[in-house]
Amino acid sequence: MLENLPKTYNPKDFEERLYNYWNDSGHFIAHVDENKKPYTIMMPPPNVTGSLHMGHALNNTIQDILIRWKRMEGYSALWLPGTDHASISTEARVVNKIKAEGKTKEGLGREGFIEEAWEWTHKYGNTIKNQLKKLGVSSDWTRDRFTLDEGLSNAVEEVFIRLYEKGLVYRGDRIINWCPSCMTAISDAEVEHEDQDGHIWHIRYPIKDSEDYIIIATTRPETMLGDLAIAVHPEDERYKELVGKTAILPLMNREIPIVADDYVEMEFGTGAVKITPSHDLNDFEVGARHGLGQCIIMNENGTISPEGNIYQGLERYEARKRIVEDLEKQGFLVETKEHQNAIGHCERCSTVVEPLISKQWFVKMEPLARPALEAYDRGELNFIPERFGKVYVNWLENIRDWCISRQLWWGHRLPVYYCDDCGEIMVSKTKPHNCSKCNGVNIHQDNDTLDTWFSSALWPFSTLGWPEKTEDLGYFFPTDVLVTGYDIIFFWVIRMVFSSLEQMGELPFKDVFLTGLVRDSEGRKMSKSLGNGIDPLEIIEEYGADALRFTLVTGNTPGNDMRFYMERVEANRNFANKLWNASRFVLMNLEEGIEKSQFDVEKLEEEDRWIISRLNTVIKEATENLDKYEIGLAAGRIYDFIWDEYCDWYIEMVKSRLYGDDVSSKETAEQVLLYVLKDILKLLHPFMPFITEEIWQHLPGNDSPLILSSWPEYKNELDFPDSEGAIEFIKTAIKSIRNARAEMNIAQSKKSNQIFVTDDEKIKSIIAKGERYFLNLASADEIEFSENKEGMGEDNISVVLDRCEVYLPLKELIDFEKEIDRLEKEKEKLEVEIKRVNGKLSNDGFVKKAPEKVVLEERKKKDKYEEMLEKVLERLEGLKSNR
RNA sequence: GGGCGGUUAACUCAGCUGGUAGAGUGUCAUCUUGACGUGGUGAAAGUCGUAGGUUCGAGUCCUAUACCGCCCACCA
Repeated sequence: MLENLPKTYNPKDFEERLYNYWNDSGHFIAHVDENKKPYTIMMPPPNVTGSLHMGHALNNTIQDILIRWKRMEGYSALWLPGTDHASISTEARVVNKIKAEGKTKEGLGREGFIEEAWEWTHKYGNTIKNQLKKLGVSSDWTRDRFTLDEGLSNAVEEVFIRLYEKGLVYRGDRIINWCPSCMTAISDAEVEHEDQDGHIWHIRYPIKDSEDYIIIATTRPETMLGDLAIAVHPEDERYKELVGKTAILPLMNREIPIVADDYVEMEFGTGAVKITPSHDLNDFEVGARHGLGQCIIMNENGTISPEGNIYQGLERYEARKRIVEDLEKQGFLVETKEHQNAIGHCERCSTVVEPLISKQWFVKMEPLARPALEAYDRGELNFIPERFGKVYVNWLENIRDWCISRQLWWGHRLPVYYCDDCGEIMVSKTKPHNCSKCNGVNIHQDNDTLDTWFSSALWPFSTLGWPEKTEDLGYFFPTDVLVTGYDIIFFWVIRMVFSSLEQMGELPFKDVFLTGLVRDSEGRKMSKSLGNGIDPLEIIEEYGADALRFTLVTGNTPGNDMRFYMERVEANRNFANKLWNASRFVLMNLEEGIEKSQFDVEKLEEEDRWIISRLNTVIKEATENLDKYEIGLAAGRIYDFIWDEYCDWYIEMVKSRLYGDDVSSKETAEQVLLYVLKDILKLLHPFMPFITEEIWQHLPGNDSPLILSSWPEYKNELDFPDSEGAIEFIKTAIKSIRNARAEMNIAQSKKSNQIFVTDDEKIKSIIAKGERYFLNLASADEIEFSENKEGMGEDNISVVLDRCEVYLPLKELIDFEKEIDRLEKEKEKLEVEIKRVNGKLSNDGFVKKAPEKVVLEERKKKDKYEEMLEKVLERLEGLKSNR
């Protein structure tokens, strides 16, 4: 009955079954329960049409570990999942899809297109959710949300209107980043700067009614078509006389003023700058200061507008080429230099972004950023790792207004209406019947949609029903921790913080856990274009979700990028296999019937107390590390305990009792094996949920049908320091004996007597009680004791231990030259240690200033090493004189 | 131009508040012992980037510096 685990660990046999069981039985559903403390995590919503990549796998594994752990600790733990409509990216996909069918956006019209987009969303929207389930995420699917849900859309409109009414959302003509490919405005955060080799051109602008001229420098010569001035620094002696005069714009023959403005850097270029107010942020500001007006020379698709005269219709780079040629032909080009420059690209499609003036909607950032900075300064917001706090502060301190309108159709349409008669702007959730100003009835809604991040910014509370005062909102908000990649601090983290402070009056979360990037084995970013991405699902298919999860959270540190190695997945799969087989071993040896894990403390033997005491420590350390978000360290502690202490030592030590005749001892061993195994499974469960649950369900006498029920507790009364000391001594002795035998090439099967020479009663008793350990684990035939080493002879191997020496009579097998070499090595090691300890102890400063405890320890070490060295030397002497 | 991270065993990385350097993988040797060869046992392998400093004591703190990488930034 008990031995019913299959012989080999095969995760495919049970992962899916267990997930469905958990999910169907409602264990992931969080309940508002005033008797419990809430613990809340909002899942960063992946793109609704996306599919799972390693980044998702990493941060969802971390969230799952935290939420499972807290659930086991007794919290009412909510992990709310959902997806994001991802306006710009989804729209682009849908456009491609209909294009393949020979259709266009314009052809379909707004409503038709949105219908297509919903269809697409419904078709692909479940893909990533199903993939997350394979990973084992224990999120509450009954609370699944989508950013375009009715409720969330309502929250978006509510926030927009509130901000508008407070004057924090406004409409204006400003320089924005325009993507000529996506054909929409994008925010500063969506522009990626990349240094590129380019040119800087020096161009001569003639001065009107004069032979004189002024030379300017530019990296974007095509924008000269829109030049409305030349600016120089007011203090620049070179140009003082020219200020106030008029220059003639080459190619266009437009008269433009020469103005003085201290924005100009005298040292850069020629010290004279062409001013194109409609196509450059700085120029826009200079233009405003000098009343220059606007001249837009580029269309939305990146071609030259009618304002560009004979260059009209040319693509922007073609125009640049033609303009430079023409300038050269007409003698205006002074020189062309190589120049490196940071060029802005669209984060979505990598097209070079064009700064241009446009009428857009903005969020006024300064009043929102201030509270966000103050909250951080008060220490209410923690970043893990801390260093990302600086990134947060730096961004907020230099923030500019946020352009939130997008010329897209897929998303939240602005709740803004215009009166066609008087132009009045009305902001409202529903279309007004009459103009609030002129009472006219010709009213139309703004065509733009909002930046996707405007809705994601509300995620921590919009998902809980805000602006309604729901029970969920009252109980689960604010959330506890946000787990996400450091690459979206600007896009998302900061925007959630200020949105929540503004709307809810408090932070959306206390802690922000930032993960690094998962890179390929050569350290490259995984990307579609490189084709170096590793599909988490393939890993799960081959090695199981548990191995993948463990790989992602061990061996690296929060916020650092990691390389993904198949070898590590394999190693972790092997670990799972190890646990699987250890569990099989336990089950095979359990006798049926009684409740086995309740041991009687009085009946515990040395190794039982040792493993229980060690388990106690591991529980404490693992919990402490989880508390500090040191997930990798916690996992490492548990791994080491399972493999090194439970499997390699405890199980081996206990075997003789299981196969022996002492029924009581056997029963205690079984109880402890099971007791420790159960806690091991619980400790490991958040990390490896599937295998632990599967094994759990095969164990007898469980207090709960599911392992998710409780987290092991540290128990003071189960600390046994004396037993730990005794077993540590035994382990060291066994290792030393094994080592000596292996160095002498003595087969494990070749047994010998082991004669322990010691006059230390305590050590003697430890060894005597541990006889069976030496018989089973150190190839001893029989152990004997001797008060002194008289009569030991020089034909034995001798292993020197602390306060003890062991002789292994293996006469005919010993190569004494080899034994001398081995002891020489031993001697050198000891001498190095003694030298080090002596160095410390003879240092006056150390003895006086170091803590007493440390000094005492060093003294003990000194005595120990000296004693051991003495024995080694005696042996060496004896061996050498005998040869 | 600012800011940040990395530099520790052949490879990939841990090493939290300073007190004799650890793991996984790989390598070598060995073992069909009644859970596991996806295993057991043992071994070899590190001047902790460099130079200073603080300290009785530094991989760990401070200051420089080199190399690699990342982020931010309106010098046209």
